[in-house]
Amino acid sequence: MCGFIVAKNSFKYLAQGEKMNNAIITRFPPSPTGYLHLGGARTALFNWLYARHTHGRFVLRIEDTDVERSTQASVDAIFEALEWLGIDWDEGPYFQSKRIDIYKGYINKLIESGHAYYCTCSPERLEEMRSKAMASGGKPKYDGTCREKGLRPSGHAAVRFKAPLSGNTIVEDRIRGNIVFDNNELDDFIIARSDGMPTYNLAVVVDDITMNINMILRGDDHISNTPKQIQLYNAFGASVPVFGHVPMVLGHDRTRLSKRHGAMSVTAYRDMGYHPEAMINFLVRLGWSYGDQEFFTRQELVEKFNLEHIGKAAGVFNPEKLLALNAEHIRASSDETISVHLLPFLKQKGIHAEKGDYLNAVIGTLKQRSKTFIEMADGAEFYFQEKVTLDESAAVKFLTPAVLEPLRQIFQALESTDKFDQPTLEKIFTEILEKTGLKFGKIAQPIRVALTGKTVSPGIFEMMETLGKEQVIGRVKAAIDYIEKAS
RNA sequence: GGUCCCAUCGUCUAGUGGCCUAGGACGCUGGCCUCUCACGCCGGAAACACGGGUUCGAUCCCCGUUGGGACCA
Repeated sequence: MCGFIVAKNSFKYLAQGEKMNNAIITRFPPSPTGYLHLGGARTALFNWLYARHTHGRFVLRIEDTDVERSTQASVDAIFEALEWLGIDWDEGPYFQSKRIDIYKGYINKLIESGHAYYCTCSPERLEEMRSKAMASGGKPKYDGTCREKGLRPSGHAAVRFKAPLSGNTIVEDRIRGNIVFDNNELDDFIIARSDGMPTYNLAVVVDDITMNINMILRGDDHISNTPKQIQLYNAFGASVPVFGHVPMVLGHDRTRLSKRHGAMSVTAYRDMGYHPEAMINFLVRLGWSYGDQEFFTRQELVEKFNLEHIGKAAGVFNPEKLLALNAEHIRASSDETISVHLLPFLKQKGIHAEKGDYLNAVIGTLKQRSKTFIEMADGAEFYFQEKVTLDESAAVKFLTPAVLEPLRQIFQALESTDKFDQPTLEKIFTEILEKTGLKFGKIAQPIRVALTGKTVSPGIFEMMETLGKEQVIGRVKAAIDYIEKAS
């Protein structure tokens, strides 16, 4: 009985699925004119998360029709950034430059159906018209000279969209509600230049129609393009996708993010030792919220992301918060995961470490105190040196004759123990301290300097256990020799 | 200039008419813990842009002002 009902329901669901009416299809359409910056990455992330959240599809499309500014290097940089962030796509990448014929076909459809017309107005005349309109306080829009002429195609004619002259075009925005545009404000915009190349709005709409995109999340700098695009959808008889315009990411001075705000490219943060999980957590929380929760894993983001909690106000990029979040993600990651990210930075420092128990133990002692992987690599350096590089002032301050005797006793005790784990080591130290009447505080820094060469490091005992007996007694001996030689 | 969007601590934000003496996070700051540095814990300063309405009651709804932003030139 029960099984029957379930079967019936799943059948119903499948039937809808076959028509593809209920699968959300989102997209990310970057222009390859530079690296992927933080704002773009966030847009990509929102679309990716929404697709994953709804078990829909995510399409990648490269908008490279601007041949002057598009480069292969930028395309590669975008792929690299997306890969680092863990944003994968189900379809594409499509390249607009390879779809020109498709756009031309759709332009012809509009001409044939009477929704577009050829226009031979000269740029000079248009410019004159524009400045005249501006001077008299009017709107600089096309006056419709060629609208009803029924011009035939010719070598130098542009194509204009025959836009509705009255009424409203309403953008039903999932984030902002309805935005109403008076069709009077819009004009017969160009959809094909005189050389036959499609314009931005035409290409985007044709792509989104042919790729079955039904959900468009993009920056709110696109709001004013939207009514034009909706009119195109209507002219093509295509169903209009759901729009959601997300607020922009601003620099500290509340202006559009640019070079002078510091590092903006996503991969720059990778190179500065940031954790991709922290990056996506940060980017998503900039403009989206889930109550008071600040920390999210990728999995949680996929589960919890929704459109309801996307804010409307533009947000300022706050590098300090990203740093704090990075530290938190490092702390929350497994030693194995961290090792994958840390290895390149160790290599950069000339340290030839490899994955395994030793590296994991090293990371274990460092992850509470590292805000970035670079910091961690710096902090890990002493673990991989055969001989400690003594920091001059540290040595002078802490490796003094006063600690020579205690160090000798410690050396002997360490040499004669077989077990080298933290509890054993602590016990050894307690006994020596009791015997000598020394406070641990007096001997801790000298030991630290002996083991690492520096005054800042992980805890004494965890370091000792990680380094192992041989390394530890070697380093303590070296410190004793140093003091003897200096005095 | 026109059109459109936006407005809670310095920053990211919670809040959808009474639960607000406005909550959390970063940052700042006082303290605790402590072998250094961190982590952690306890505490503090810090905001509803302004003016009108609507309502018994507005951070929350409406209008305007101001201020920011985007797009079109």
